[in-house]
Amino acid sequence: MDNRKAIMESALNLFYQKGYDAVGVQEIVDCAGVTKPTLYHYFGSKRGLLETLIQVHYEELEKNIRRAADCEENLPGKLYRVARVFFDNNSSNIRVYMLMLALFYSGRKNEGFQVVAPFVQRICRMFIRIFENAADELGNMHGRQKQFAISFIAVLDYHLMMLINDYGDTEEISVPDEQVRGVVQQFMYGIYS
Amino acid sequence: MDNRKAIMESALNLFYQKGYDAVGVQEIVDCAGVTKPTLYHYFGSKRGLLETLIQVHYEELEKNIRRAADCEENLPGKLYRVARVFFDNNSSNIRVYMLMLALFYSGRKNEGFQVVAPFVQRICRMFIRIFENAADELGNMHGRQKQFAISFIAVLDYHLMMLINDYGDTEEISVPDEQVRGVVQQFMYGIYS
DNA sequence: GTGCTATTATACCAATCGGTATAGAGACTG
DNA sequence: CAGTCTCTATACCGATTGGTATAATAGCAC
Repeated sequence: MDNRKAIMESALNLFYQKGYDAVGVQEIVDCAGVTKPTLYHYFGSKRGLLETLIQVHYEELEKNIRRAADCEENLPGKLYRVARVFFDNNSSNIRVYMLMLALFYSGRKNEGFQVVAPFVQRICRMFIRIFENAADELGNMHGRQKQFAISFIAVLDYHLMMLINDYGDTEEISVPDEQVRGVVQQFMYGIYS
Repeated sequence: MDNRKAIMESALNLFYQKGYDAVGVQEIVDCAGVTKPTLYHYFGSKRGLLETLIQVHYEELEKNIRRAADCEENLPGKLYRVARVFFDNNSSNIRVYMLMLALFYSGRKNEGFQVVAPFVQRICRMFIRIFENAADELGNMHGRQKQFAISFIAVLDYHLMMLINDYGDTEEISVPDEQVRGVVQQFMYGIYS
């Protein structure tokens, strides 16, 4: 029980700091204070470990995003709520999200990419739906819902990246409300152009 | 002479598709039709190969960006010129740029990150200077030049990423003028908020 | 021809890669 | 007590990792 968590925690730290491919299984178990068979007992393979890692954290993220998007506010308000969750969830679990991003960029034929891609697509689809549901506010989007979604995610991602660069590696990251509202506001101005 | 280029071409393709750490030296030389000592003769190490790869392509990118930014137009015009170069250069050499991005996300302790980070910072500094030089247009930026620069790069990067996802893996990517103008326009609206 | 330099292949290195066969230890059930 | 199940350590696997020592090849100057 405890060993399982220890392995996941070690793996997350190492993957986040060095990248999935640069970390060996041996290094993970050493860092967790266990041995290899323990890892393979719980996760079956290195890939299985990564899948579990992503899945567990992703489900929490998805749940929170859905809850935030399911409200009666207008689009800016909805985006603010979603962004708020996004930053909150990812400032506590920011390593997982940055790992997802890193793997998503790591190349189509990379094992990590293949693990992470479906989750990234699910996130993207959630955001697309938000814009589709705001059709009465945005008017005819000319099929640009997807572009809006990706742009919005881009803005969120880069603000996270910026925060990580500003803050240290281990420090807790917290994003003030004004900043989140600023992000949404800036994005909305862009859309209405 | 020709072998050198063959190695660089193979390495670029493999790094781009699988990621730096997931590609072995043996795989690179096999793909290039040479043997390992040839690679180590020209580049000294796997890291040296990556450094050469990035540096060669980066210098062309930097030269083009500087040339585009050195004009008498107003900020939106200047940003358009820069974005245009950015997309042009990176749609032909898009694999290099995406490789840089991937490595930049790959974690601080990753070898690839350490190689690429200084180049990314130089790009960032160039963009910051563009916004600083537009102080008379933007008024008091309250020290947000860096934020503007990063946001703008973010927008460019994500449009590239989106293009890569839409287009195939090997297809030529070309970005129409309207789209580039749209990107700049959307960004400018955001800034004036 | 002789020497020098640049380039390249054969064959090898210790170390590490992801993964596993075997068996022991502990807890729970009968 | 025996039987069973979960979990974990020792020790090992073939394959691959980044990198190299040695020597052969070629081109070129003299």
